[in-house]
Amino acid sequence: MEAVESVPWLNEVEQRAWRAFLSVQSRLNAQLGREMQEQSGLSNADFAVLVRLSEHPDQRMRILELARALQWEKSRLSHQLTRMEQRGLLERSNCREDRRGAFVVLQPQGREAVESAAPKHVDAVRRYLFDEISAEQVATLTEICQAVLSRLELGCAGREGECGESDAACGGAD
Amino acid sequence: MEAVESVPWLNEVEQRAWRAFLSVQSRLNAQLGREMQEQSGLSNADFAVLVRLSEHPDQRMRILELARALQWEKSRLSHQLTRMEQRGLLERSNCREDRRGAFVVLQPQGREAVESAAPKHVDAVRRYLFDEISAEQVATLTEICQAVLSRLELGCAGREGECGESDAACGGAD
DNA sequence: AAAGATTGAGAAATCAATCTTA
DNA sequence: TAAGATTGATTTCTCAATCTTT
Repeated sequence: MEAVESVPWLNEVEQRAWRAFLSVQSRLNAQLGREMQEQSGLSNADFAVLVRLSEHPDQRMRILELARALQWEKSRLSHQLTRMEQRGLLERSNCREDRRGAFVVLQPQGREAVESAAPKHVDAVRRYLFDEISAEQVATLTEICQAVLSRLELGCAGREGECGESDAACGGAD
Repeated sequence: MEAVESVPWLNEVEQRAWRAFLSVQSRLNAQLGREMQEQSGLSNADFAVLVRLSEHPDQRMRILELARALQWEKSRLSHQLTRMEQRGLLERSNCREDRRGAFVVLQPQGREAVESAAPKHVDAVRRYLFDEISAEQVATLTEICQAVLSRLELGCAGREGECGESDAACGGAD
C-alpha cells in the first residue's frame, strides 16, 4: 500500500474505505448479475429495464422517461431495447400525441421474466447486503449515498441534458 | 415506487438504501471517469492498472498478480495491457524464472501519467465523497463494505480460479 | 494435464451523426 | 432550431479456444 512517491494520497483510513467501496461495487454487481443470468436468463441491464416498466400502471413508458429513470444515455437504451425487443420481452409503439416520441410496452414474456426474477434477486440482495448489516448501518449507508448524490447534482447542474431527474437507478446495471 | 404485484420486494427503507447505493455507484464512477479522462487522458481502467504498477518497488509486476490485485479476468487485463502498451504507458517483458509467465513494466510515460492524474483523482474522491461525510460515516461505510465482501468470499469459496486474494480493487474500474 | 498468458469472436457501452416531427 | 429517438462506428468487456511452458 505504498503511495506513489510525492503524491498526496488518501490517508490510511480513507484508503481502506475507498478501496473497500470500489471492491464491493464490482464484486457485488458481478455476483448479482451472475446469479440473475443463471437463474433467470436476464442481465442486470435487462432487469433494470423490466423493473422500471413493470412499475408503471400500464406497463408502458415513454422512452425518454425510461432513459431518465435509469439514468442511461438514450443511445444505450435504444440499443438495449432493440435487443430486448428481439427477444420478445417488450415492444416499441408509436405515440399519437407527440409523433416524435415512442413508448416501450412490456410484453407478457417480459412480465413473466421480471416476476420470476425479482424474488430471486431480492433474495440475493438480502443475502449479500441487508442480512449482513444492522438497521443503523442501513440508515448510515443511505445518508452517505444521498450526501454523495447531492454533491454530484451540484457539479452536474448547469451541464447539458441527459442528466435525469432526482430519482435513483433501480435494477442496477452499470 | 409500486412493487411488482405479488412479488416480495424490499421494504421502503431498504429500497431507498439499495437504490441510492446503485445510483451512487454508477454516477460517482461516471463522474470520476469523466474528470480523469478530461484532465489526464486516462480511463478508470487505465488508472487502476497504473496505480497498481506504480505501487510496486520495481514498477513491474507479474501479469497474473496484477490480474488478481485488480480482480479482473486475465483476458480483460491482457486486452487492456495491449492497448496501454500501444500508447507507450507500459511494456511487457519475459520472465526468466518461469518462461510461461510475463511481467508488465511501467514506462516513464505511464509513470508521468499516473503521477499527474493521482492528485487530481484524489481531489475528486475527496470532493465527492470524503468531504461530504463524517469520520464516523467513513468508519461505517468501511464496515458495511467489509461485511459484504466477507459474505461474497463465502459464496465464492469452492469455485474455480480467477478469484483474487482478499486485497481490494483500487483505481476503480468496473 | 495444469499454469500463465494471448487471441478472436461476440455482446455491450459510448460517441458522433442522422432522421423525423414539433 | 430543438426534442425525441435511432443508427453506425469505435471501444471495451466477456467467453471460449488456443498456445507455450511446467
